[in-house]
Amino acid sequence: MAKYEEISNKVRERIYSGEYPIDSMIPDQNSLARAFGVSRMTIKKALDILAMEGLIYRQRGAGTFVTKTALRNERDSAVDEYDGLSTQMKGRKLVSKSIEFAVEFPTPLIQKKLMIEENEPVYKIVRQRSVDDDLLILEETYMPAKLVPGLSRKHAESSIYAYIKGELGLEFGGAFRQIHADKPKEYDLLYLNCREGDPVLEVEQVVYLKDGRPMEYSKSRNRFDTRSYNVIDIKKDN
Amino acid sequence: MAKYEEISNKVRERIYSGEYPIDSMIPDQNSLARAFGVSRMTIKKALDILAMEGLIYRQRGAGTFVTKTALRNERDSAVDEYDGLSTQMKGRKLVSKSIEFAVEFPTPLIQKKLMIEENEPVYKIVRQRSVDDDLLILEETYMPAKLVPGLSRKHAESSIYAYIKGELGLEFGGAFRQIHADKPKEYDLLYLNCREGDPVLEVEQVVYLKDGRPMEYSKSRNRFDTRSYNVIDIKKDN
DNA sequence: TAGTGGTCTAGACCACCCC
DNA sequence: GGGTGGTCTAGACCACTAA
Repeated sequence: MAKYEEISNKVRERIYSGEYPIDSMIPDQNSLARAFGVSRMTIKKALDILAMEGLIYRQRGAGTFVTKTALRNERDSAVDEYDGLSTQMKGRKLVSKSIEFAVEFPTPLIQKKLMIEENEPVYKIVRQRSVDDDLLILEETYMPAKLVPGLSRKHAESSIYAYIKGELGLEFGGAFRQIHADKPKEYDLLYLNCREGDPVLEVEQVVYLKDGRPMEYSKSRNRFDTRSYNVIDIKKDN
Repeated sequence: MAKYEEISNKVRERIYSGEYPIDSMIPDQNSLARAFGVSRMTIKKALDILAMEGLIYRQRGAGTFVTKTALRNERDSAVDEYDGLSTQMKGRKLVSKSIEFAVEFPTPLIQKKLMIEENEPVYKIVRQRSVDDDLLILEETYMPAKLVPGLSRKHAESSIYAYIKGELGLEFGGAFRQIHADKPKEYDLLYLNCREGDPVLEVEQVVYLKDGRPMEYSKSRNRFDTRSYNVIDIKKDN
């Protein structure tokens, strides 16, 4: 582990432990550099991480301060959907029931989202997923077959992402999501166990690999009364 | 402007212009350092920015490459709600009609969200907002009176954020949001002009100042068929 | 004016990829 | 083995804040 990461962890610990209390000024960068026996640039880099996390803020000419920790507790709620539900719901009971598993040619919409031609086959995976036996999610996923060779119904029932990261060694770069509210469709009544007139929360996303190739287009539908989508937004400049 | 910002802008321009094509390797850091007449650390910092934007990715030992530009076009859709609707909708016709403007003591929920005591008054602002005469938004906002002295109905009808940043000189640090789908309430039928049974997309958020003090708690309700919420998520490590 | 954080340098060493 | 990106240093200058 790099020095700046170690220092970053230690300082974060000091904030959590109360050694650097809320609203207080922490030691200046030169003092920290001497104390940790590193150069000031390394201290700066360590503090950059904590600033990105919203734990500290800095004022040129004044000092470095611990924020009112506002964004701290909420950090745990952060969602990285490209890690897959299996990772997110660690420690909880996740069951995925595969409703459809097929290979087909992409519709124009899918072609556009996945940036592929009409003759490149895609997997179509429809799953009903449940968390702790009650939270229901209906998920429709498309992946280019070329990118994810050897995918099977078995992976769909456990964790597709574990297969992609573990077996294929692919790395994710990010995702673009749109969250909408929608009226329930026939499928929702059936698989989400919701009533006529209940709204549905839909998360539509394209997940990209590190090099920018789209790897997944999916729509995830949730009962309005069981799930919300959380976003943490930390301003960069100023 | 710092050197690394200038270089970052120039390299970004080269990518957009096609001088550094999609999927290609760009010159190595030493070459760039010589070409720009700066040290390699400065080049590194410039490239860090572009990597955060999803324009390039780097492989230790191999080189720096332009991504398949996947995340590029979508960047414009990024939403920074703490800049306020007025800033977001620049160039479009935004009208805010103030339905309620009051000062009151906070409910337990508001106390918790804004991290204040029950005896600290808050502004309550309810507004019906429209964009280009058709997109309707119903917004309920609470702000600690202490933090935003002198707020008036006039600000609520134009831009509260312009007042806070411009007049008061406060700086935002970030926000925490939850997006839900909901059934329409009586208010929605009236002010969003939606029909019975139409779902509503609600964005609930707490906006924080740079030092972590909560500055706003608000709920923004939108017709399901006119608005979605967009999130761009770029992975940091790997 | 003294002290703070932001930037920048010239050089060094290392881990890693590809030939 | 040669080239790549990641880290780190010791010191310097600057912009800004606060007393």
